[in-house]
Amino acid sequence: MPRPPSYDRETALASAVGLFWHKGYHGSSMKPIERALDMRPGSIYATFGSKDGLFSEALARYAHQAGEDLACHMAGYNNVLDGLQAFLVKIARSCSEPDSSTPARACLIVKTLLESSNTNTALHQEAKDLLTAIENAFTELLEAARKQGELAPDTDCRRLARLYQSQIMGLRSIAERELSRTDLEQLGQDMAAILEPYRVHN
Amino acid sequence: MPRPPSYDRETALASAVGLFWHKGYHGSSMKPIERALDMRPGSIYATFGSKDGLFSEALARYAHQAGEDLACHMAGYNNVLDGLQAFLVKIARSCSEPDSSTPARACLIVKTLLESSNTNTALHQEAKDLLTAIENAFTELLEAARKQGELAPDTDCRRLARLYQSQIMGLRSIAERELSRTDLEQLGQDMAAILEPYRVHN
DNA sequence: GCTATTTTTGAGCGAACACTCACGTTATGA
DNA sequence: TCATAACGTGAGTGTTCGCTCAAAAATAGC
Repeated sequence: MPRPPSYDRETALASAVGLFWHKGYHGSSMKPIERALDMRPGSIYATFGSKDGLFSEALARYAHQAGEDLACHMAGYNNVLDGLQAFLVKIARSCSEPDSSTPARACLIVKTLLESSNTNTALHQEAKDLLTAIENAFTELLEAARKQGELAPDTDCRRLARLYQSQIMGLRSIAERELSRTDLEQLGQDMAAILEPYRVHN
Repeated sequence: MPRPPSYDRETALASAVGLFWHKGYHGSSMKPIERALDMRPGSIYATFGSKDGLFSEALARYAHQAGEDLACHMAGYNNVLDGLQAFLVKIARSCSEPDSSTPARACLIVKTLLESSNTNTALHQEAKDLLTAIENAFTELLEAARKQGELAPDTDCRRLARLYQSQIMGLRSIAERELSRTDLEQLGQDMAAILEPYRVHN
């Protein structure tokens, strides 16, 4: 008997991700949010509770998507290290110039981590947790690589995962300097080469 | 015959750096700024023009200090690569837990770069310019290293400088995850090791 | 068509924002 | 000592912030 909602929650969240990624947390006020989601304040607050609630869900959605992108990419590689190296180069390419599906070069989680530190504890904690989950994903990938003999048996996979994660963070952050496509791709290759000394050659 | 200012411009700027570094641009409203500088709005606007003007000068001051810190550190090393490697480890230590002189782990310029992109063109440009200047400083150091035979004659020093700069950006950004002192120091060492393959051994 | 239930709407809320300015204060040169 | 000119002050400006809620609109069962 009730009236069904006219908007799609997932569609709205996807639009929110786009806006927040482009403009950041403080840079996105409710007025542009209303426009991006095509929802009036009442509906937004009934659905997401608050601006923070909306941002939190958008951030989680972004991270989930990033995880799927990684899994999708790695599915194309038998060799884990090859896949991780190619992933860096792919990132370098994708963030060399942003488009509608990639509204900013830097990672939204990192942008949030830096913007919310010492100002918004809950958001900062969420960003930290999401990055920890991503570190875990890299760690598991590297442990699989170790078991397959791509890495030395005594390799500290978590430690290497952190080194790898900080490469992505650095790459996508420095991309905000708007370097040329060539410079960024070279940097991606140089970062990929960092993994080379860890590799066990048969 | 006029009345001399009662506050010290440099002292005020140093306080502004501390606040902006800790809380970021949007996280620092005029009320806390007044408290940090111990100045009333009229004096602040007479001296710095606007919040953006104050931030801009604070950012420049921060970058200048960073340049001096680098020069001071490198003065203790005859070997450039040794110095650059030690610099990474030193950064890892210094940003493992912030204090009053280091109110945030991440770099203020990077925080500004990410926070101002697509929202504040002037600030974004300033952050970009300052990072370019720092890249230039690293490039010059590496070119000196090449001339002294620490690096191969065909080394692309600017490219290596960008790789190095992105290490610092990644290290200080990931530090906002509040990893343990040990984890951060290990990461600093792993990043330092990246320079090793570029080194020419005599 | 009518009723019950839910959703959508947008004018408008108090608070916080960056910022101004008329006025009181203070040091200096005469 | 007094006149002068710059400085310091903080109440107050208009604007924008995140957010609310009473009323209008819309669906589904009867």
